[in-house]
Amino acid sequence: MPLVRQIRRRVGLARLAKEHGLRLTRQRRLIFSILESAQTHLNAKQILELAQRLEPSIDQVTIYRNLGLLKRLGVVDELDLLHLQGDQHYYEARQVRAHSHVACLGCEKVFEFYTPAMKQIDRELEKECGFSISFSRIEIAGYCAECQKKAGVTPLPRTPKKAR
Amino acid sequence: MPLVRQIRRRVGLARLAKEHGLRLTRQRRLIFSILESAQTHLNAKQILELAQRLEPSIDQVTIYRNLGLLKRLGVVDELDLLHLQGDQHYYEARQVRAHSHVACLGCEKVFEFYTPAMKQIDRELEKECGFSISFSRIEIAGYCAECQKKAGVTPLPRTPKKAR
DNA sequence: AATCTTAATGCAAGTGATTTGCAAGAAAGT
DNA sequence: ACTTTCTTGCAAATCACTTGCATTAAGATT
Repeated sequence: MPLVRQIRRRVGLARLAKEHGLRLTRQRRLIFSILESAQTHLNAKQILELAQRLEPSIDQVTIYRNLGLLKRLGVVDELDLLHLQGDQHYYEARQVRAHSHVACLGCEKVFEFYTPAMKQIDRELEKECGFSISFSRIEIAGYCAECQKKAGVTPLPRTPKKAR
Repeated sequence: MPLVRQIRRRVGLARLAKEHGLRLTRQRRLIFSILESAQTHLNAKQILELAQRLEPSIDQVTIYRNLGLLKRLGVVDELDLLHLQGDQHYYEARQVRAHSHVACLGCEKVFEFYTPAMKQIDRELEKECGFSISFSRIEIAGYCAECQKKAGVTPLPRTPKKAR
């Protein structure tokens, strides 16, 4: 599976927050740095746990409020990965290059995939329909090459289980 | 906005249920017919309300259980439309031709859009990565041509409101 | 048509993820 | 340091489902 090169934002979240008149609190710095250094999408609970290692008193509402903020500023993307792991969301700092998330119903790994066809969709929608895209999400589920070898193609996805 | 022609399934849900050994209850027939005749994606609450007009005693669990079933059978797709209207999901009978959902952050209309580039993504992922796709979802948010004319491009999406 | 088996339903209660209300705390301008 | 008001933490609430369980009713069998 060709992983997208993780081309990170050049504008740090901290600087961006300043530009929007947000106060740089200790908690906020921490959340920003977790998101910026994450090698993968994290859910709110994971972010909370990482944050509490350095700041044990930080509360989940602070996580949620800041994620909501960053989402609205368009610098963090919210994914649900087709809810294969329950109803929570995942968050990742927006990359320079968009990519899709591909989840395997067998091993439950999530891959990132990019092809120029993705940009093509945006281009056509903007050109042909005059639509101005703010953000988008491509999520795909199926079976990765490994899992197909292991078991043959499973006809139906297993019932999703809660991530806990 | 070029709407996808709604090419419906040729196999009715009722027949499909039979094939899977499901019992055709009154409630189930009703839910099937609501999904089959829907001109657009519906959320669970809307489906419940439509169903209760003909079957006032039908409960939401019946809706959820049957939607889950149809989802697992791969004949109904679950969308979240980027959670612009809250955390609920939307459901639609799977069409012959896949399409993306394009939501306007201004007027909140949801359009359907198709381009061959969408099939191209699937093809590349399957060919280059040996991934076998079960289902996928492309959801896009931004501003439609109308709303851009009305107000200029709005910098940030409004805070989402709950669908209630 | 009555009987039987077991899937399917309805009701009530539960759950997980996220949000809201509000008083206390702390950035950052003056 | 003083003040303003943005932020936070705690507790409680809400939303969108999901689960447990007794009851009902498909649909196969007799």
